[in-house]
Amino acid sequence: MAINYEWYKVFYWAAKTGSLSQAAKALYLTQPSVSHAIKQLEEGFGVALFYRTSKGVELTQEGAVLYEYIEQSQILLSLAEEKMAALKNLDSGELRIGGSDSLFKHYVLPYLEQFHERHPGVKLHLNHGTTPEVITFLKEGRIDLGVVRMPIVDQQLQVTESFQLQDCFVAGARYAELKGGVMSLDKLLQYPIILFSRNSRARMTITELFQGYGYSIKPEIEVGSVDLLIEFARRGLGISYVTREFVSKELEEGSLFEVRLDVSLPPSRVGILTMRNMPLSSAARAFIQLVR
Amino acid sequence: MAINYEWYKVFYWAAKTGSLSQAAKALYLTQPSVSHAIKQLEEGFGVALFYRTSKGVELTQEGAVLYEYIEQSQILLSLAEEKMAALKNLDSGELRIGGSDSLFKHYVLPYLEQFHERHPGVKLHLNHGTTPEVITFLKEGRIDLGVVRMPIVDQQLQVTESFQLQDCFVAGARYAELKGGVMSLDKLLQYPIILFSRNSRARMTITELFQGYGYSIKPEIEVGSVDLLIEFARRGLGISYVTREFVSKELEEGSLFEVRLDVSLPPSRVGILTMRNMPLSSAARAFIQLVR
DNA sequence: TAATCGCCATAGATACAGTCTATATCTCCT
DNA sequence: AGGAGATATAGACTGTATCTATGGCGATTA
Repeated sequence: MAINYEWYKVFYWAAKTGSLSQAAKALYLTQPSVSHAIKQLEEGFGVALFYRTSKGVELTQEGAVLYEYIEQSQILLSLAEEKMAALKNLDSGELRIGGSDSLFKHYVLPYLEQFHERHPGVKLHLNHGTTPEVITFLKEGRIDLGVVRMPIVDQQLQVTESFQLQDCFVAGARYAELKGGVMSLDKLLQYPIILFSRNSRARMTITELFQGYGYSIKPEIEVGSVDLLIEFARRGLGISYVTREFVSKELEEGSLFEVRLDVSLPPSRVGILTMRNMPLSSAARAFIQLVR
Repeated sequence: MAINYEWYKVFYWAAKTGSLSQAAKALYLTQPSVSHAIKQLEEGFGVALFYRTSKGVELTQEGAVLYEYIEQSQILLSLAEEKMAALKNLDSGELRIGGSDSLFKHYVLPYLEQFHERHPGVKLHLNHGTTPEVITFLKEGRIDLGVVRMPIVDQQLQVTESFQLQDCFVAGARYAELKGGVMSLDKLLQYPIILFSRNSRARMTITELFQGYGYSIKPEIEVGSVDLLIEFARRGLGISYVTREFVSKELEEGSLFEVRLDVSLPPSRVGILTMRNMPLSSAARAFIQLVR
């Protein structure tokens, strides 16, 4: 006869309380139901598990042996259930996000702070990488979500567009004469341009824009981080193409100013990437909820 | 939603094999059944446990956490089932017997040897004590069965009568003139008598017998072990009242001979005591079977 | 000694849920 | 494009876990 694991729960409580009636109460069952379950177990093993006395039940030798195992097993199961509840409530668990350092710093960080404050039990993992790397991480299951620039076209990915960013050209005091004015593209090209390195989305966007107008933009300087882009512009090494939101502090304090153009630069959006048709962890779901 | 522990078994196999179909095979179920069980679990926890892919399933973060616990739990359960099978087959377990040393030595031992040979995995515990002590042990659950002299009258006890023993008077070379003769009770009383100590059943039996004939038997010597009863008789200190089966060796070799009486001494039986209405351990049941 | 209370066991009815079969959908591979 | 193999879904069925009602047994109390 096959043994139903549900019976073990009944056995556990019967042994623990020393009474079928008590066990029934603890499990919100009736006493005959418990009695029946125990009987099934005993038939299953072909061994008596309890002595029935007038004041309850008592484990037999064999029952006591079984109890040793079942007790441990039941403890594990209740720990498991606690843990799962904790994961669901976000008292526990982890949130793994992929993205670029600049987006982390300027965009994700405030949300992360808020998230961490609200759910201090959830461990945070940040994996930085380029957009294609982030997509790979996602597909390999190494992160729960990615934060990257739009547009992304990938059948396997679910994209949640989010914050809008506006790239622009900025310069420092060295080019103060340009402040307030509006430039044409060909005029701009006469100044030294500082761009982010070749394989970034922003770089591709601006290159295509100039090509669309028949020009070719070639940077004087190429850098690999947004911080350098800003620093070089401040020091007057050229005009940087940078996300306006990332230099809001410098624009405010006046150490940089925007160089406006007579054409409109396309805004870009930040998107949250997740795997399409794959369930999100509670933590990831809560984080996306928070961002929206 | 309440969680059915049976689902954990399904979860375990699904996670272990990485496939609902495989799990179904292992559990002799159909794939939809497994699919359903997993779904129940997921709804119960409010959390996805698996990613479904075209080549099977894979644990989610939360599923992996659950698996840590469930795996341990399932291992314990399978160990439990193994252990119970071992107990039933008598590859394991213990047999606790209560009784007097003399009965152990002369009567139980050969059966125990046989039992041990047949079931070497079963541990043997012998608890010696007087008949009332043995009964107490039994009622306290400290032994599985008792081996004592009959008759026993106790509503709570189940008595299986077994071997028959015959008590008799024996003497050694010092009283060689009595060999072959038949004595009357009053004649016997003129010789020094050696009896087992006051609180034994044999002692009570013989005292009552003499009283029934209007005599009073008073021992010259009282001893506390059967071995001494034999030894004293051999050395000619008197005539011992002893169980014939316990001195079969001495009677054969001639170091003792039986002093026959003109009245018949009642035979006594050895009985196996167990608790009435209480289940026997497999080991105890097997032992009683062996003795019968 | 009778009565009562608190256990567990048993019997029989019922309803739910775990299973099954059949089918749909999706992905991957040829 | 089509087939193989995976999971999901729908709907019917059956088995069994559960309930109510009752009985028996033993201990405790009056």
